[in-house]
Amino acid sequence: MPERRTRKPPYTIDVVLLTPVRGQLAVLLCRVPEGRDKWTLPWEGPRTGEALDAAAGRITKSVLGEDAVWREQIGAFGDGKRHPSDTEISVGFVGLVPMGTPSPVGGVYAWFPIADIPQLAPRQRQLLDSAISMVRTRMDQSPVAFRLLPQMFTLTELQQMYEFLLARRLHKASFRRALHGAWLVEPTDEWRSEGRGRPAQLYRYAPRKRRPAQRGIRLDFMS
Amino acid sequence: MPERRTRKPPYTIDVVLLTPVRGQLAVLLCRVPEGRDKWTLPWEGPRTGEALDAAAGRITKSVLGEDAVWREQIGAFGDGKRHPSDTEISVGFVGLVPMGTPSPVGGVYAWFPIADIPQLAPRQRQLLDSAISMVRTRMDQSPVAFRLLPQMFTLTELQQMYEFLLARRLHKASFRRALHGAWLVEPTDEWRSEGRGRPAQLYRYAPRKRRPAQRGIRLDFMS
DNA sequence: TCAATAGTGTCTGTTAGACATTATGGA
DNA sequence: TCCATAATGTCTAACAGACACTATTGA
Repeated sequence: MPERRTRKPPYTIDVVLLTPVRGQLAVLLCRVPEGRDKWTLPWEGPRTGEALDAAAGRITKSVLGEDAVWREQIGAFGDGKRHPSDTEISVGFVGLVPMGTPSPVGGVYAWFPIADIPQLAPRQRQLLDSAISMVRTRMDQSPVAFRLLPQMFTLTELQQMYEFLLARRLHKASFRRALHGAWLVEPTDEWRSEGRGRPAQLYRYAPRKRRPAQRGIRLDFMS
Repeated sequence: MPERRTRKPPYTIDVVLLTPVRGQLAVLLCRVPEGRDKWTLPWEGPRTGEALDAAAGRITKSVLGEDAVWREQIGAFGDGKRHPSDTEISVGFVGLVPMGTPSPVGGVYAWFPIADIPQLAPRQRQLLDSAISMVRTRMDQSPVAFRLLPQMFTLTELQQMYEFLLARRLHKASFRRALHGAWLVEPTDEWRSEGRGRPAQLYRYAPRKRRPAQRGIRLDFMS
């Protein structure tokens, strides 16, 4: 996928694909053909007339076989940092892939848990950090946690995803109360038994229209 | 500022400078030399080795004489939309300028209220819309409203700025309670009398360290 | 004096978190 | 039976919004 073209593109589109793997966020990296154990984010140059977002979708399809279920632009990165393309800037996108999506075979691609990322070009490292930070901060404006789960999930799984992304424990009753009030999920008539306790009902993401919440102002900054 | 270079740059840096003018947000536009009544956002090509953010600061200084008090990257824009530079993409920045900053003289630059923007290149129009949207959504993570006010301001002015940016009325006592709890301002010993009523005390932005608020999760999305 | 604005105290309904309890399966 | 997990009801402290009140100036 980082197919080298003969001419250097004016910029690149780099895609950070994230999925949960064993209770951790993982990012899809691609083995650099020349390097022995060097890895890179999926990236390509633009095609003429193609929108940036469409290019990110195309790159995702070319590495995963299907598009991400959620995608957002992170921004432009450059600042003199190195990048495999040798371009001055790269436009970063973050895409979410549901848990359980099979890895592409062949050994060229692999999911790396974000706690254990191999060395990357500095610009891609910065891009990856921004992607993870964006996913964390967009959680309350976008259905990020839902998009990382399969179509049907238990409320405990959803809460664990929130707890993992927010890196803090949540209160079960409060979480479910908020979820109920937000009209974001609907129960299915399936249940899943996992080990000992009572089976959990499976839910699906099904947001319903509601008037935007009139909350008080938030002053959550320190500088 | 849009000084035409002989060679087309690989991309441009476009800056959306915003300031309040008569209770409205206004954006700084630059008259296009050739066109009779055509306007453009300040933009330039990159210089080698210069960080993107630094370039935005340089452009701001070159048009205003001083840098913005707050700046953030909006992202990369292209998608086949027209731009005066004829480049494929532009990296947008939004910068805030305190109320009362004098306009640059000469008639080349002018502040336009956002409700009354002249025709712009489509890419710049999209960039401007994103900038305004970003300022509105970043209000509770960044001291946006404070940066649009002069160094010293009354609490009523601050509340009016919030009300204007959020486009809704706020409760005076609640607003001040939240402000007090956030340790973001400190009173000065100056007062300002404005017309009839009791004079208002002037405050300055002086954020103090505090433990990050442990709020409940927010599910403020509908899709 | 009145009018207008600044600033604050109190009350109340809402909500997040703590805690307890019931429900329902497997071992 | 006991144990583990799901799911939910109740209590309480914190908080946002409503309202009223005092304070201080100009007209």
